[in-house]
Amino acid sequence: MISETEENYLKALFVLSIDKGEVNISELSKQLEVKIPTANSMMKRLTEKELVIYESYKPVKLSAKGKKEAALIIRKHRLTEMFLVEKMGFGWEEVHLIAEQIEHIRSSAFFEKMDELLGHPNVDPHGSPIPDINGKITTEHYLRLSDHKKGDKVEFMAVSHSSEDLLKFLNSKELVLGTVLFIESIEPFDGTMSVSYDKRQNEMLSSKVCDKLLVRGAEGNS
Amino acid sequence: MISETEENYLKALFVLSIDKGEVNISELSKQLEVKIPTANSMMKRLTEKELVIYESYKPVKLSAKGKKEAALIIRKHRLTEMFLVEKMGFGWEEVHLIAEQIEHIRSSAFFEKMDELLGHPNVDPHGSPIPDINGKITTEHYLRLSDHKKGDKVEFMAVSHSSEDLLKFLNSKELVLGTVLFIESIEPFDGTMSVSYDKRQNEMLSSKVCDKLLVRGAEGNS
DNA sequence: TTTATTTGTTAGCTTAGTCTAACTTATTAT
DNA sequence: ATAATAAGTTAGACTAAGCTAACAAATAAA
Ligand SMILES: [Mn+2]
Ligand SMILES: [Mn+2]
Ligand SMILES: [Mn+2]
Ligand SMILES: [Mn+2]
Repeated sequence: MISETEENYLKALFVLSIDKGEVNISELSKQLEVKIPTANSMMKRLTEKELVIYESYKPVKLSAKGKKEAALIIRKHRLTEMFLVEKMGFGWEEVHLIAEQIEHIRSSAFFEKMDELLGHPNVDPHGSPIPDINGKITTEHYLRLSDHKKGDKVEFMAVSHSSEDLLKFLNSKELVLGTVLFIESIEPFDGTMSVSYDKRQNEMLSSKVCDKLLVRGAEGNS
Repeated sequence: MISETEENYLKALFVLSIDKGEVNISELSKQLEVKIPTANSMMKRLTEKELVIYESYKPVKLSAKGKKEAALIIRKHRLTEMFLVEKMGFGWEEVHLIAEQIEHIRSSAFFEKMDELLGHPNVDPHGSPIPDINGKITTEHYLRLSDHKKGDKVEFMAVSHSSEDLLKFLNSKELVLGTVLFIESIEPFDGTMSVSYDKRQNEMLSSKVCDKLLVRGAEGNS
C-alpha cells in the first residue's frame, strides 16, 4: 500500500524528472516543502518498496513501477480537475488544490465514472495530457508563444506551470485554450508581444506570460 | 486544525450518542475498529481541544463545539453521497465508502458547489437528514415498518443503519425511497411481512429487514 | 589545487496514531 | 457480600512523517 504522502513524493519525482529523467534530493525537498533529510529518508523507504532507484549521493530515478504509479496519480489529478471544471462549474484557476486532495481517494470506480462522464478526455483544463488507465502518457511537444515571431498565427494549446495568478490574468484577457493568436509585433527590448484574437485586438503580453503559453502553428503555419 | 482521524472519531461519537447523549469508550472503539486504549487516549486529546467532555471512568459526551464539527462532517458525507448518486450515477449501495473519504476534503467551495448543484437537498440517498451549513440537523422521527400492523399503508422514507447487503437486497425487490407499501399480512411466528407496492405484489420481508425500513403513514394513516 | 559552498547523510528528537500487557475500577452474578 | 467479568487506565513500544544539528561528499570558486 502506498500512503498519501508517498503518492505525493512519487508525483513530485515524476514531474521533476520529465526532462532530465532524474532528480536531486534538494530539488525534491524544495518542491514538496520538506527539509532535505526528510526527502532523503523517504527515498530510502521508496527504494525498499522498489518505487525508486537510488544510491547514496546520486540523483533519484523512478523505477518502472514508480513511474506507472505516479502516472496513475497524475491521471486522477487531471481527471478531477477536468471534472471540477466541466461538470461542477469551477474556474480553471480554482481546481488545483482540490484535485491535490481528491487524487488520493481510493476508489477506481470513482475515477472511472468521472472519466466516463467526461467522455474520456485526453487533456486537463490547463492543456496537460491525462495518462491513460495503464499509466501511458502521450505528450504533445508544443512550443512557447515566446518562441514565435511577428506575423505568426498560432493556437493556444496549454499553460505550462500554471499558477493561480497567471490563470486569473488569462481570464482577465479572455484567453482560453483553443484561441487562435496573431502576433502583431514584438518589442525588441523586453520581448513584450502585441497579439490579436477573436475577443481582443492588440493585447499586450509580457515575455514572462509568453513563456508560459504553449502553442502550435495554426493554418499550416508551423 | 482537526485531523482526518479526529474527524472520524467526532463523527462516530455523534452517531453513537444520538439516543443516550453519551458513549462508552468500548462502543466507540468497536465502531472505529481500534482497541480500547487507542480510543481512550484519543478522548484525552479531544478533551484538550475542547471537542469532547470526558472524565475518567465516565462515558464521553461531545461538547457543543464538537457536536457542530461532527454535524458539519456528516453534512459533507451526506452531500457527497447524494452527489454521487444524483450527479454521477452511482447506486445507493456504492457510495458510503467513497463518501467516507471525500468527507475529509478541505474545501468549503467544493461542498457548497455540490449543495448548489443538488438544489440544497435535505436528505441523503438513504433518507438520512443532511445538516445545514451551521451544523443544525432536523431529524424526522419515523417509525419502523415492523412497528406497523396488517392493513397499514405506509411510505418508505429512510433506511436505518444501511449496510451494502441490505441495500442490494432492496434493489433486488425494487424497493426505493418513496414507495408506498401496503401490509397484506404478518406471520405471527417470526414477524415476516407480506407487502404489496406498485412494482411488486405480496413480497415477503423478514423482520430483520422490516426493522431497518423507516416509514411514515400514507394517506392520513399515521 | 586548495578552499569555500552546496548537497547529501546520519543520528537523534518529536508528534500522531496505533498496539499489547499489566493493572484498576465498575458492574454483574452467585 | 463476595467473586467473576467487563470496562477503563497506564505504561511502554512501534511506525510514519516530520524536524535540527553535526558531519561527509561533491562541486564550484579562488
Ligand atoms: Mn493541477
Ligand atoms: Mn496530493
Ligand atoms: Mn454513509
Ligand atoms: Mn471518514
